[in-house]
Amino acid sequence: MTAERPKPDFTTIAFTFFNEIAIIDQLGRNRFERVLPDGLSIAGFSLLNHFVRLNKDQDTPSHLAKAFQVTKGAMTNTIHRLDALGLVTIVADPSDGRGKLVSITQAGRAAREDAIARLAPSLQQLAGLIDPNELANLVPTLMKLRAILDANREPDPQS
Amino acid sequence: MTAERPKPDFTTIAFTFFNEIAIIDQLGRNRFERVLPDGLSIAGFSLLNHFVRLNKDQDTPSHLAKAFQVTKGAMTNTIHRLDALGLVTIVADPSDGRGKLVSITQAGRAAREDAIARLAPSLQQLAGLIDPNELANLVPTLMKLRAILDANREPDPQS
DNA sequence: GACATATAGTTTATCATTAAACTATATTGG
DNA sequence: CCAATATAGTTTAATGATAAACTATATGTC
Repeated sequence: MTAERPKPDFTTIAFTFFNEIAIIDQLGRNRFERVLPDGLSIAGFSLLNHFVRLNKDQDTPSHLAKAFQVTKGAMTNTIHRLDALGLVTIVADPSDGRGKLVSITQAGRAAREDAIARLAPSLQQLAGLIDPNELANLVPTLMKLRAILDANREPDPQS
Repeated sequence: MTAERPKPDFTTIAFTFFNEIAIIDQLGRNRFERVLPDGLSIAGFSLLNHFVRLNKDQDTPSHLAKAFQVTKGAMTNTIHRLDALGLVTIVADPSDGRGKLVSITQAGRAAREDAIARLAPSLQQLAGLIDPNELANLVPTLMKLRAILDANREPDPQS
C-alpha cells in the first residue's frame, strides 16, 4: 500500500457544488417571488416567458411539461391558474382530439413585462455587489453542466 | 449622443444565471431524491448531515430553521418526521421553558451514512462526464455569491 | 413586580409539486 | 376492423414549503 494521495474526491466536490446551488436557488427564488405580481407564481411567469422568448404563440400542455421537466399534473395546474387570471387561453387541438393548445394572451404578455419590470430593481441591487463579469463567466460552465445532467437523468418524471 | 455600447446588461446576465441555477437544482434534487432511503427527504437528510458535519450533538429547532433558512413551521415538520423515524430525539430545553433540543440518534447517523453510500454511485456516474476541476473551480465563486445573496435578502421568512 | 414585547414552537390554510389512477382519443399490428 | 397499446390531459392523495395566527415562556422597563 503506497501512500498514494486519493484523487481530490469528486463526490465531495459535487456534494458541495449541489449544496451551493440549492442555497443560491432558494435565495434567488425567494427574491423573485417577493416581487412577482399577485397570483403569478414563478412557474406561471416561466410559462409566459417561454412563449415570449421562443416567440411562440401556441404550445401543447404536454410539450410544455416536457420543456419545463415537470409532471403533466403540475402543468395542468399552472396552465389552469394562468387561464383563470386571463393570461393564457386553452382551446382544444383541432388536429388531435386528446390534445389542447395553450396560447399567451395580450394580458399575459403585459403581465410578463410587468413582472420583469418589478424584478429589475431587485437584480439591479445585486449589480452593485457582484462583479458582472464573474457572474457572466459562470454561465457557460453552468450551461454545459446542465446539459450533461439533463442528458443523463433517470427516466422522465411520469412520461 | 455617442454610440456608446450599453454595458453588458446585468439584468440579462443575472436572469440567465438564476435560470441555469434553477434547472441544475431541479435536476440535482431529482437525482438525489431518487436514491434517498424511504421516508427520508432531502430536508431530513440535510438536517442529519448538519449534525455530523458540524460535529454537533444538539441544536434547537429555532437555530436549525435559521441555519437552513426555512420557516419554523417547515422545521417543525422536518424534525417531527425524523423523530417518527427514530433518527432524532426531541427533548425540552432544561434552560429555556420555550425551547426544545434536537439530537441525532445512532440510527440517524447510520441513516446518513446509508444515504451517502446510496448517493455515491449517482455522483460517480457524473465523475466520468464532468471535469472535476471545472466543477471545483465554480465552487468558490458560488460561495461568494451565496454569501452576498444571503447578506442582502429581504427580511427573514417569518422570524 | 407587572406589563409590554420578544422569542420558541405548533397549527392551519394554501401552494406547487410528485406519483399514480383514471378518462378519452390515437395508433399499430394482426 | 379490432384489439392492444400509447399518448394527452385531469384528478387525487401525499409531500415539503410558506405565511399567519396562536400558545407559552422570557426579558426588559418603568
